[in-house]
Amino acid sequence: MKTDSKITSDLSAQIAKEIRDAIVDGRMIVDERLPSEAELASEFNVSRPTVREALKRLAAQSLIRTQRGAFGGAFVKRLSYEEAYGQHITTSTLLLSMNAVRFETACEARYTLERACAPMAAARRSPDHLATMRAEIHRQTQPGLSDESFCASDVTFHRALVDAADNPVLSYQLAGAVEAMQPLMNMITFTERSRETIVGFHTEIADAVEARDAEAADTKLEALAAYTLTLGQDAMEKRARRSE
Amino acid sequence: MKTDSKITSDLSAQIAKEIRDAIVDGRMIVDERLPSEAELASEFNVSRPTVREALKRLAAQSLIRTQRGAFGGAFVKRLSYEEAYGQHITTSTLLLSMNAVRFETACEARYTLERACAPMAAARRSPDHLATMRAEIHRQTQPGLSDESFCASDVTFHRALVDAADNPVLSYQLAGAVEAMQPLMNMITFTERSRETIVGFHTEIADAVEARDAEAADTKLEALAAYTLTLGQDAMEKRARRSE
DNA sequence: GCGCGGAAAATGTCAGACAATTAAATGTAT
DNA sequence: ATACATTTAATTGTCTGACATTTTCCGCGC
Repeated sequence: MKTDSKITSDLSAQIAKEIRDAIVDGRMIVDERLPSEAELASEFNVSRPTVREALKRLAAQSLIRTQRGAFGGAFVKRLSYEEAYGQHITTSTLLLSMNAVRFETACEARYTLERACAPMAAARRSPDHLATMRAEIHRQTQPGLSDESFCASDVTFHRALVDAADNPVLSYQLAGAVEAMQPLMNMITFTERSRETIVGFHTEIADAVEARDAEAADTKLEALAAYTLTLGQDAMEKRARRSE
Repeated sequence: MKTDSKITSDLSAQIAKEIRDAIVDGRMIVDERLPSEAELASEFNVSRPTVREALKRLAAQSLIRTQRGAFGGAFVKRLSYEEAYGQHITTSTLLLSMNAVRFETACEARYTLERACAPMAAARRSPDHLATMRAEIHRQTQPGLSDESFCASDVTFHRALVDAADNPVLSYQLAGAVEAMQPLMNMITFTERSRETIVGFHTEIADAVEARDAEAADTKLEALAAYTLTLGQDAMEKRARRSE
């Protein structure tokens, strides 16, 4: 008997849910092999295509990986930081772009979290992270740089700052906040003057981190946050005026 | 011609990627209808089951929703905060449980981020959030409460604190950090004494937030973080000794 | 004008087949 | 006996065609 929760259809979703639950609450462990598609099909009393749809759902969430051939099959996959980053960033970006989130809200969230990392980054920064930050600052001074490239470099700079805090869980959580801002930032038209100002802030932040000066790092980040906010508000205002 | 990137197979993954890209970078907008499965099949030169596998992948990421019947089909879905929360929490939980993240690392990340919210929560808290916090504190004093329920209540308390900052983006980002800690927290056995201490901290935090005292809220959270850390370390030590 | 029923379009599901891939088992030559 | 080549079996990947189900629309009769 199998009078499951959901009254109506979408068998593949139900099957995916059952397997997902088994993985999430530890009844299946990493690298454990799932039954073959044929076995799952008879186990759940559905056809193989339906089972496959369920497995693809799980694969899309990086919960399983599949291997062809004899002794192949579907295996519970160890979720790597890289993949988790990727999913988190995709979700965050979509969330912001699809829900008309105000620039101020996103900006506040991002800098609030980033400032929380600054003291730890100042305390623990490695030469490597510092070098990345300096390299990105240098790139940001190149004259021919497109707005998109400038923003990408900006993201890399801030990622390096967060990574300098040397806590992978923190890096993962902040990846979404920092990266998801990029599309919003791209909407701001950077004048030569504002780029110069931003690079100035970046330099001050890097200096503070290099000097292991937690307080200065926080102060400079706060200043950058305030400046970014004014930039964004100006851009929004101009856009609003144009579209009237 | 279609000599796409990936040399080898998994057509459904390629197709899913193409559609996902179209959605993520705005070539398809919310509520826009995708071609029917049959049309997609002929467009990509694959069979309908393959197209369906691709669509299920996208559905698993909440990128599309499907509707049966005439004029039904697959539509680009507006990613809601609730669904984004859910995905974020699932991913975060798995990331921690599958990668042997040290308790200290997760704990540090969580409280670092949460403390960043405290000042904002103190400034903006609504009576509603305050009431939730008080209610959970009360629940935590109930004698018969199981460890799991205590932890769940703990999560709800902290979520209310974060939500009090009144920034949905911030709430979303922190959902992962706070909720994903629960399984780790469940591993700590709470004695009656430590529950009492935790409830004490919670009360102090709620008091500080009620008084709109940002500094006190931060201080109390810091103290709770330190206490949680020692609890966790004790538990880990005991476990290590037992398994020797 | 209003309800009712069928047509049409779409997804959901199934069954069976074949192709492709991979590791183990088997066979063969040195 | 060992190393190498070949077969074999298991499993996923893909295709074809069919039927079931759901939903909207349109026309028909009243």
